[in-house]
Parts: sequence; structure tokens; C-alpha cells
Amino acid sequence: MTADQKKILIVEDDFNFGNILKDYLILNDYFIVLAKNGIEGMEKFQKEDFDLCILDVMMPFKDGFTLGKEIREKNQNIPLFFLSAKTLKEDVLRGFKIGADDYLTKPFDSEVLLAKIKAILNRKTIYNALESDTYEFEIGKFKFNSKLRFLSYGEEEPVKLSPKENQLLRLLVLNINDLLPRQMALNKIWRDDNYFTSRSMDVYIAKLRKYLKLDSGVEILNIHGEGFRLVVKK
Amino acid sequence: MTADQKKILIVEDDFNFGNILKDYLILNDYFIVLAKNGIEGMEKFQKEDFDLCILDVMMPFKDGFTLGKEIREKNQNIPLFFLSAKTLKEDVLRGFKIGADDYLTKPFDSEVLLAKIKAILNRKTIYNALESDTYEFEIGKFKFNSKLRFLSYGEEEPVKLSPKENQLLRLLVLNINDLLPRQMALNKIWRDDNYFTSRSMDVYIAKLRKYLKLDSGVEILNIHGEGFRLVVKK
DNA sequence: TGTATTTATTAACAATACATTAAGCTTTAG
DNA sequence: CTAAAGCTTAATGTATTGTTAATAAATACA
Repeated sequence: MTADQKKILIVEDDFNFGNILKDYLILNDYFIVLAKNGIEGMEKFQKEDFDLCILDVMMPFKDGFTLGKEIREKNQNIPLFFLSAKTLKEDVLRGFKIGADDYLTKPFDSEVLLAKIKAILNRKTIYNALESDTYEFEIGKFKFNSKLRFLSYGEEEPVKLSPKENQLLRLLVLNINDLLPRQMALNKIWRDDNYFTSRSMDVYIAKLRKYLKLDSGVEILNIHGEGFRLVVKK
Repeated sequence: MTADQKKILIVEDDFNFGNILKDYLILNDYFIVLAKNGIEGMEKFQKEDFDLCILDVMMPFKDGFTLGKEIREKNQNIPLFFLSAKTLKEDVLRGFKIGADDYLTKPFDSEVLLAKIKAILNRKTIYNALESDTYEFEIGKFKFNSKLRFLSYGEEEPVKLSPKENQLLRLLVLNINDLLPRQMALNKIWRDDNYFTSRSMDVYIAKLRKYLKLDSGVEILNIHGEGFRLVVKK
């Protein structure tokens, strides 16, 4: 997948319908992960990072509402679309109560779905950019601002960080002195985990190490086969 | 109205239906202004500050889409709901293209509408709390007046700023030392976000940089792929 | 100890994003 | 109705970014 593609999780037990939907959205340049029931859906949701979830309501084992509620507990911001054949008012209201962003009744028009996806993702990206998260960190003698993407050391001219450098350093800091599993970083930043993205990540680790050399009390250690650790000596 | 009540503009030419809707929403603790056609709708929209607009699509004189578009031009952020008897796909798509947040076909369930209103207003409140009406600023050794549109430096003859220069500098100052996301500036000033408006914005950044050169402690930095930062060294 | 796997580093490249100047429209002021 | 001001578009050059390749080194473990 490319970096600017939006990643959508579809949870749908009807094999045919799920695949048609998947293909249609792929054609429209989205990256799709399809799960065929609520349990699998939750697994995939936890393993990867999505921009939007589309959940069928009526599924065996774990229905869409239950899944939606669990997802909402893990992530307050991710947009949720519910799909259902039923147009029962109680169901629609239940969906919105969980925090649905839309509730679509089958059959629905695919172009309309597309318009709605576009609308919600546009809105969310703006929203996410404004999210007041922590973004100022100290790393030994460095100051790191992940919102403005720079790393400064004393009176030296701050180093500008590229988006990838920035995201990676941010993940490392959030797990400071602790393990940042390779897989987790790949899923969060590259949103994919394969040979090449893994090589790419190594390249970025090398770049960060170069920046961090100024303070000998700071280093990025590798834990073979596991991931990396940003260590700050006191 | 009480301070925490949300203010909704309803534009609906059907007198009966409009009043039923109004009463229902008042019962649910919203503050409602009802306009009976597109022209009156625009007038009321410009005079007061609303949290949400609900527009009927089919109206004489000025239809809901036209009104929606005009409202969108004035305010990028306000949520728009369209109401229509028609469920024509083209119409729905047209609605979303204008920037609808939802498109409801009559008859619709009032509780569902309520749920949707609640959902959208929850999302949007965070976003709106930004703006102020100050217009005199200091930028390093410069004085900037965004109401009179000039920028002065010591005893030098003040530079007159064009409307676009002025708006852009104002946004930069309001986010001084912080990121002004490109998208946000394009939405607020150009009301559109495409290749050309983005190029145009670059041109204006270049112009502002030229004006600001007089004070070497002031500069506009770019954050690649994100936006710009007006930085003042102390 | 030998070999496969994982990690490290540098460099080449292509794709985007940005910067600047100037030309050509459009709007506005007088 | 005309000149100036304002804005967009074009053209061109520069910088930033991310991926991949090539090569070397470290590590695990049979």
C-alpha cells in the first residue's frame, strides 16, 4: 500500500458481499482488510492501524454492535460505519449510541457510500491534526517536538525531522527505556510489515542514531529479533 | 437561550413541517431559528452564529443546495444536514459534494435525526474554539494591523497589505511559533484546497517573507508536507 | 565453527513538495 | 472607462522525502 492510501477494516460475514465491497473500494484507491466475523475483526483491529471501520451488524459469534463497542473502547476517534439489512429504528439508534458515524441499510448505493467515506475521512484528518496530544519531549539533553518536527540540542540549530523520522522517534520516546517492538512500529508507521518496510525502518533508525550522537548518554539499542530500545543514561 | 444550548438554523418552506421539527428540537433542548426560504435562510445565517444548519433541498427562490453552497463558502466548519423527499442518487451525491454532513430523506425518524445531531455536534465542538477579533499584533520589531491591513517597521513607511496577504499573515500570527497547517489556511482563505490554490498560497508566503526580511529575527519556516510556522526569535 | 538470518550504513534514485519570478487575467477605484 | 491593484496560473529551479539496492557487520544456533 502507498503511504497516502486510507486503510479500511471491513467486517462482513457474507463472503460474496464482503468481497464485492472490498474490490469496489480497492478500485477507488483504498487499502482494505476484510475480516469475516467479529472475533477476527477485533484481532485485525488490534494488530493494525485503520482509518475507518465498516461493520456488518448481523454476524454469528459476535455481532457488529458488540464489536463496535469494543472498538470504541480502544479508540475514541476512529469513524465507524454500520451496515445492516434491518432498518429497525432501535438498531439505528443503538448504532449511534455506540458512536457510529453512519448507519447504512442494505442495499445501499456504492457511490453514496464512497461519498460518505470521503466526507468522514476529510473531516477526521483535519480533526486529527488538531488533536492536542503530547508532543514535547526531553531525550537526555535533547528537546524533541513531534508536532513541529524538530530535534534541538542546546544552542545548536534545531534539526528538522522528516515525517517518518519524526513518527519513529516519537514511538521510541513513548516507550523510552523500554522495548519498541519492530512489528508495532511497522504497523503504526508503515502500516504494513514486510521485508522492504523493515529494511526501510532500519534506514531510519540509522538516521536517528546519527542525530542523537551529540549526547553520548542517549542511544538506540537493537534487541535482536524483537525491536529497538531508546535508552537514556542518567 | 442558555449558554450551553446549541443553536440550529432550520430552513424549510413547508410551514407545518418546519414548525413540527422546530418544536421537537426545542423540546430536546436546542435553540432553533426557523427560516422559510433560502433567501431568508441566508440572511439569518449571516446575522447570527449557528452550530448546525438543517436545509430542505426543495424550496422556491433558492434551493437548499445553492444555500448550502453559499453557507459553506462563508463557513468551512459548520455542519450541514440536507432534508429531501427525493432519494435520487444524484441529489445525495450533490449534497455530499457541497460538504454535507448528512443527507436525510423524508419521511425520516425524528429520534434518528436527534441521534445524528448529537453525534455531529459532539464531534464539532472541539474544532470551533479558535478565533478571536484582535487585530493589532507585534511580530518582532514589526507592528501589524489586520483591520487596517498594514505592516510597519520602525519609522519606515508602513507597507499596505492586500486582502490575501493580510489574511495569511493574520493566520500565521494567530498561530505564532506554532504550526499553521496548509490545509487549514487553504480552507479558511481560499475556501478550496487544490493544486492551484496551494501554489497561490506559496506565492503569498514568498511575498510575506520579502516584507518580513527587515527583521532578521522573524521568519516563516516551512514544515514539509504540513504547513508553515511564523517564528520570532527572542 | 559454519551458515542463515537479522541488522547497519551509505548511496542512488524517483516522486513530491516548495520557492520564486513573471506573465496574463480580473476586479476595483477613481 | 481606464489605470492600478490584486490574484491566479505558468514556468522553472531547488529541496525534501521515502524506497530500494548494495554491501558489510552482528547475531543466533545447528
